[in-house]
Amino acid sequence: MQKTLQDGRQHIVGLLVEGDMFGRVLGGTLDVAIEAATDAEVCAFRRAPFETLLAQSPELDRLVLVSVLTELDRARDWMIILGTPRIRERLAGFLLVLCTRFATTDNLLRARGTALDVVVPINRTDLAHLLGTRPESISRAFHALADTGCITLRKPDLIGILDLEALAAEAGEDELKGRATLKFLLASVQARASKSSG
Amino acid sequence: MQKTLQDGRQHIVGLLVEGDMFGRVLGGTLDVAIEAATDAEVCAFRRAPFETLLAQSPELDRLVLVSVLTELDRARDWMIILGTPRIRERLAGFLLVLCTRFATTDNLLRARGTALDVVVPINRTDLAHLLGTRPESISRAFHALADTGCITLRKPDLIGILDLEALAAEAGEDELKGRATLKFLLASVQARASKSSG
DNA sequence: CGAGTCTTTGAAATGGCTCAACTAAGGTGG
DNA sequence: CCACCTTAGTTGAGCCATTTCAAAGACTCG
Repeated sequence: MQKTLQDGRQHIVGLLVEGDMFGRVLGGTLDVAIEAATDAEVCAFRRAPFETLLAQSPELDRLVLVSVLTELDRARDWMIILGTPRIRERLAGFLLVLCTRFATTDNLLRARGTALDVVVPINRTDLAHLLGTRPESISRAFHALADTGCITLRKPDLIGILDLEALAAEAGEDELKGRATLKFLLASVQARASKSSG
Repeated sequence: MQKTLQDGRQHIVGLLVEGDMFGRVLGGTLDVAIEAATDAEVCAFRRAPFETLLAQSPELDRLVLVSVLTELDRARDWMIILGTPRIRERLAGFLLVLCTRFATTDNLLRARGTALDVVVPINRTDLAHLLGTRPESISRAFHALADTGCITLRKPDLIGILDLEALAAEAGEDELKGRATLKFLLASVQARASKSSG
């Protein structure tokens, strides 16, 4: 799992998880830096052969296109999150995205009774950059969310999500109401909960 | 020229200009709404035939991929802009993006002596949504920038850019220093200025 | 000219930023 | 095994920017 960041006044513009692709396939290079936030296995392709392969295989080509389209959707989701002036809201949105992205992994998201434990793989400073604020505000926002009872801080980087819907409400319920994300996540949680309890 | 917006608590996530493509080519639909901010000519393709065409023509396929990659880069640029807590900075960044996007058009960006007149094709409320703030703050930010002398408000939706570099500085000079955007824009301005004065 | 919309302005309250100190946790060396 | 040191996270207080609520100008269209 990794994060991409941009130089200058460093600003994180995305997170990558297992199975994600990154890089600029055609014309031009990526002007963001990729940095591993956890241990990671990276599979790299040389540009020229890859582009040849792309030209030969419609399946691969389609795969790449879908991957980029998905990434674009995610970038837009980030924009929604960044759009709010309230830090609590942004953090809540971030946690939701994190859960959704980690839904397919087992080591970073785990059911714990009725709660859902999620690992925050970056520190407060990086998280602050990601959400466009300061580490202090992130810390306060975490504790503010904990005070409302929707999450609990088991460790600084291990968040227990006690009430997913309340968290979604904190993130601005309207935003997520119409999206499949939350439903998917809820279903995923149910599945995990029943799996762990059964 | 158009804007894409997302339902719920409306939030604008991008701007489209002449020649831009939009839509979700493969797998799934676009979950953002597209709305025309100015008169526009739209060229639409039916999904199935277009995908067939895509499969048959590597050139078209490549074009689409590049288009999406470019859109992704733009989305990341937006994220940078949205990342700052200072509204003035966001607005300055927005104006810079606007100029860059309009550099190829003639009706929305025009040289006027040493200045550069740019049309802001959306109202304060939409702009506020785009930059994650309120209309009042947008208005104040405009006038704050005008007070520094880098821009002037000819009309509410017609901004005269008097000092592009100062504006870039307001947008956070470090951010833009390393990017080709500003240089390109400056060159474009020079060309226009000399063309209009000659 | 009037109605409606959009923009601007004002004043008060909130929230986030800044600076600074304090606490907790992990690692190192005696 | 403990003291020390370093890093990361938290907490506090004051200040400033932005939000909020309210209302007054400007512009457009009929």
